Amino acid sequence: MTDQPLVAILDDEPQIRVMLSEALTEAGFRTAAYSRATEFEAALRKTTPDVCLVDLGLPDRDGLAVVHRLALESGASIIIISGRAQVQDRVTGLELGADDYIIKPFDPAEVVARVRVRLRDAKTRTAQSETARFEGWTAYFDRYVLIEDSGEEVSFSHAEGEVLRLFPESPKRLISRQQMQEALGGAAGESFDRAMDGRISRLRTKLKEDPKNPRLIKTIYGAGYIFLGDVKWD
Amino acid sequence: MTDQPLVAILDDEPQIRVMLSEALTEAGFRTAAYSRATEFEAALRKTTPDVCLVDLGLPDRDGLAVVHRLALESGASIIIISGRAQVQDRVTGLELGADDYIIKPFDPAEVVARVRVRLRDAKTRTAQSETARFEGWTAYFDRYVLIEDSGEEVSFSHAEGEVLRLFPESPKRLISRQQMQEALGGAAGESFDRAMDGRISRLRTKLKEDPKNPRLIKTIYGAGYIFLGDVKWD
DNA sequence: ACCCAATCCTAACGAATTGTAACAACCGCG
DNA sequence: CGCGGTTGTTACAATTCGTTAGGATTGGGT
Repeated sequence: MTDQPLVAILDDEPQIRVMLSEALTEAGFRTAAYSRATEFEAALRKTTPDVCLVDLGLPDRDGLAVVHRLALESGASIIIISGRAQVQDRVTGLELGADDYIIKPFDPAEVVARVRVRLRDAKTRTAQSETARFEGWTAYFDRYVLIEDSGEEVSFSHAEGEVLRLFPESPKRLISRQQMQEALGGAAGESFDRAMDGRISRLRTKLKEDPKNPRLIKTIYGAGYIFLGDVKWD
Repeated sequence: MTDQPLVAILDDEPQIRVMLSEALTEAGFRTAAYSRATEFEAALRKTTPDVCLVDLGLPDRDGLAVVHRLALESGASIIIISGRAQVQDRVTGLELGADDYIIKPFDPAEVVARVRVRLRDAKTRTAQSETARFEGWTAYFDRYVLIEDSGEEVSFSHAEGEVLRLFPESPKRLISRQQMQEALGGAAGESFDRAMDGRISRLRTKLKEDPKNPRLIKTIYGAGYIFLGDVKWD
C-alpha cells in the first residue's frame, strides 16, 4: 500500500474495462481487469486490491454474490458499477456490502473521484494539518501555534485563531468588520465589535507588529482591515 | 453513539427536510434538520452528528464551503444531496471531503441505504484494536497500561482509559465536552462535567504533559479538547 | 492650520471557564 | 474491619476573553 493503490475491475464488456483502466491509470493507480468472476476470485488469492469495481451483469455468476463474498472476506472497498438502475437494486447492492453504486452509463472522471474517496476513507482518517506561511511566520491552526522562522514559538487561543485564520484566507483584500462578525458566527451585536478590537490587538502583539507601522494587519479607517503578505497554504 | 445514530439534514426546502426526516426516523435514526448553514454550524458546536446530509443550494452560504469545513473539522460522514447534476460538480464535491453524492430527485430508500453504508464503515474504523501508538507512547487498552519508548510503564484506571481512548480515535479534531459525555454514557447534566476535568487532569500528569504547554491534549477554551499527535493503531 | 467627532488601540477589569490538589464516598480484598 | 485504590466532588488558583475606559489616530470641516 506504500505503492500506488491497486484497483481491480470486474466487467465483461471489454470497452468498459479499457475505459476504466485508462482513466484510473492516468489518475495514478495500478489496475487489474478481469472479465469473469472465477478469474477475478482466483486473482484475489494472491493479491487483494484496495478498491474493487464490480459489474453486476456477469456471464458466469451473479454479481451480487461476488460482492457479498468480497465484503465478508476482504477488507477492500467495493464499488458496484451496474446498468440496473432500479432503486431496489441499489439498495440491496449497498446492503450486501458495497460502499458505492454507480449507474451506467458513467463518466470516468466521476468513477476516479469515487475511487479516491474510498481510498481516503481507508487511509488514516486523520485531518491534514492546516498551515499557512507568510512573511517569516508559519501558523499551525490545528496546533494553535505560531512559529517564527527564527524558531520562536508563540501559542494563540481559540478566539485569536478564529481571527487569525480569516486573514490568510483572503489576503490583500479588504475585510470589513461586518464580514468578520458573520464569519465568526458572532451575533451582530453593538458591543461585540469592540471584542474584535481586543482580539486583533492581542494578535498584533503576538505577531510583533509595530503599532506605528503594522506590516501584516493594516487597518483601514472606517472600512475594516487588510492583510498584507504572501500566503502559502500547505 | 451508544444511542441511535444521529443524522443531520441541511436543506432549505421544507418538504425535503420532512421527507428525509420521516424516512430516516422510520429507519431507526435520530434526525436533526436545519434550513440554514449558520444554524447548522451553531448546532455543530454542541454535538456532532454521525452523518450529515448537505444540500449545496443554500441561501446563506456556499454549500461546498460548509462541506469543506465539516470534512476538516469533524469526523462525521458527509453526503451531498444536490440538484447540480454535472459531473464536475460531483467530482469537486467528493474532492472537498464528501463521502457520497446523491442527485435530486432522489428516492428516500436509497438515501437511507447510503446512510447505513456510511455508518457501517465508520463502525469498522472504530472497532480498532487495543493498542495505539503516538508520540513516544504506546497505549494498551486491554491491559490498562501506557508504555513510554524509554521503557517506563504507567498504568491507568478504567475511567481514565475511557477518556484516553477517545482521543486517538479522532486525532487532530476538536472534541467538545458534550461529545465526551455522550461517548462516556455520562448523564449530560449537573456537575458531572467537572468530573471530566479531573479525569483529564490525571491523564495529563500520567502523560507527563507540561501544564503550561501541553503537547498532546490541548484545551480549547469554551469549546472542548483537541488531541495532537500522529496515531497508529495496531 | 486648527478643531472636533468618529474611529480605533490598548491596558485593565471582571465574569465565565478550566486546572489541580485535597477530600470524601465507594469498592474489592484480605 | 482496615487498607489501598479509584473516582466524583469541592475549593481555590489560573487562564481566557468580552467589556469598559481612556488615550491616540484619522479625516473632514472651518
